[in-house]
Amino acid sequence: MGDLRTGLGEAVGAAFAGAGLAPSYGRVTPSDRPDLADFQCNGALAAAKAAARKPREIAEDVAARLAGDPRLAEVSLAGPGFINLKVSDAALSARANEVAHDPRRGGSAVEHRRRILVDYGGPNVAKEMHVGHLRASIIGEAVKRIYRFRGDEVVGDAHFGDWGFQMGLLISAVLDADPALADLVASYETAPAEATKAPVLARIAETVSLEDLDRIYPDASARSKTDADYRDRARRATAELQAGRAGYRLIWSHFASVTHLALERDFHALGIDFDVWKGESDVNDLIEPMVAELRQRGLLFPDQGAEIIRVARNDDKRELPPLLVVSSEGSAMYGTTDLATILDRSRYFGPDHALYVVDQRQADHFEVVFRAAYLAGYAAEGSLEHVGFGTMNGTDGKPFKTREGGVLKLRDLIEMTTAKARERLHEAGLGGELSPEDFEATALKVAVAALKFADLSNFRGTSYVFDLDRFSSFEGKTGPYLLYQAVRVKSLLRRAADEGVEPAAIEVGEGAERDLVLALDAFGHAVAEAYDKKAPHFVAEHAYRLAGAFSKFYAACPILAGAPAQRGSRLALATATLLQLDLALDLLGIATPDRM
RNA sequence: GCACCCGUAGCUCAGCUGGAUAGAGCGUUGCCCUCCGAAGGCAGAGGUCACAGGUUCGAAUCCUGUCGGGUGCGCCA
Repeated sequence: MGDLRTGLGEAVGAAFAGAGLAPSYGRVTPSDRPDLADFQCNGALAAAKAAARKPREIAEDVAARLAGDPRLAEVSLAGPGFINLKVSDAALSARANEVAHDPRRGGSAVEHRRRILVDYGGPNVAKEMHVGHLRASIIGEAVKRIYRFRGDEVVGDAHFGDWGFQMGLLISAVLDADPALADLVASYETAPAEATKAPVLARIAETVSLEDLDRIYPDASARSKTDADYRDRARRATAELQAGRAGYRLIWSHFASVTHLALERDFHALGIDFDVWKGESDVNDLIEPMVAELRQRGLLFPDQGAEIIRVARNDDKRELPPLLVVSSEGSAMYGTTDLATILDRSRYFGPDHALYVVDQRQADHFEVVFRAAYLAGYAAEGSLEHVGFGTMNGTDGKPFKTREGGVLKLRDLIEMTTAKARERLHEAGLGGELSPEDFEATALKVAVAALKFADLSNFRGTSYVFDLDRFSSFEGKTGPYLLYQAVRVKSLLRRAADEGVEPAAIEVGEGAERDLVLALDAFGHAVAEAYDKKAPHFVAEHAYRLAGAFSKFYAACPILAGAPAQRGSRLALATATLLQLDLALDLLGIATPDRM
């Protein structure tokens, strides 16, 4: 069972082979001229050059060999050698019924299942998430779901930023502000035991909440930029934490866990769920032996007081810097952590391929890290891939900054969008029959759909303008429009059940029905494209086209109000559409409500 | 300076392993709710695909150059 596009492509390929030409010329695409055909093949034009024959002649030869195909109602030639294919209603109906009964809704699976690691999100302890995190999370989640749907074994890792300089800053700030805690820490470190440990944990749990961290970190960060002495103390605290100072580890564990739990809850509300929350701290203990091993194997070179891995190659067009593994102060760098993370993953998961869904601006950094990993033998050549995305810019065209103040916090963004969703639901008179809780849940679903679809309908690699008006628009090519279409079908199905209308075998006839089935048929290809290119916008585009085709069908073909003979077929077609639309949206991380 | 990415309708974006009349949404003009949810449907206006060369029967798509914009280029992550 496969889609028409692929099946016809194979048939046309065979026809080319029969004509003594490469089957690859048989590639079939949806027609550019829907008035003339459903599908087309341009292979005769390309083949003409290689075979030194006239394109029209080749097309005629190929078309003649397709004459007996029962799926085709018509094979015609146009222009210099386009082969136009019109699918029979019977074949479309058969395909529609296949999709309707397929648990995968017509989506294809990969031939060879692989183990894939997706690294995305990248939230940090104590640092509030901002719009940049949103993009990484949205795209990463969609990529993860698409890969999993295609059959791969996928692990999504949040790559939790729980180990950097900010931890030293926080520890210093908290101990400065709370001498009583500092005393408890000192007692614990003097005599480590449950009896001295418990008071530290109790005190910190009582005095430092997540809200406190959100307040403390920006203050501490700002102070470290003007107060050199403070900065140095924070650096020492960072180093001591990493070296294993017991009291600091205790405080750190509180910071990490309180942040982790809150983040996990926030992410979940957005339909983003990580399989593992591996943090930078998890590889801390790997770093020292790793560095020793690299040194011993002669991969590490001393350079300007630091130790580096050289990754430049002779055929490089650009000059890549080396990977800085040990700084001149003797500490590990972020590239070191990344390298250790690759090593760690090779041990606990052994991925065939790893995808790093991270801002495009880090492309060079990842190239360096990946090469170092290949050199060290921590990953197979080519098995690490940076899936970069563009920045989300403000209306002034400048990217939102990641570290300085004044950025739009993710929380605020979601609240703004949800407020807009509530407002629009009220305006449209929707959701009136919902309980306050259900209404609120629906408003959040509408907001999430708006944000995610706005992001995912663009190709990930390009930057786009974050425009609140556009985000909160609920018309046209938007997430809420797609939800609306899905909800409209759900409503229709409920009504059908009430009226006792039963689905039947699908039999297409009218143009709008044909177009809807052709839209359904395109799902497999869209998912495959999204998979190959790590580009969810192919799925987003498909969902939008499917919804549009349904909307036209809905306007043109009465379902429950139609002739009795057509009701069952159209109801089944509507059901199949809903199932595929729901699945496509689910692959994008968008959940549809039952009512709105 | 070097490298990478981008420049498509008034705006925001698809399309780019070359192929028939370059597509959407927003905005805009005009229709359509006494039939299933009008966040909808139908019809229209709007584009020298930055510019200039080149390859090709054929270029938004490939190559070169120019201009414009963005990003990156070892001790922050």
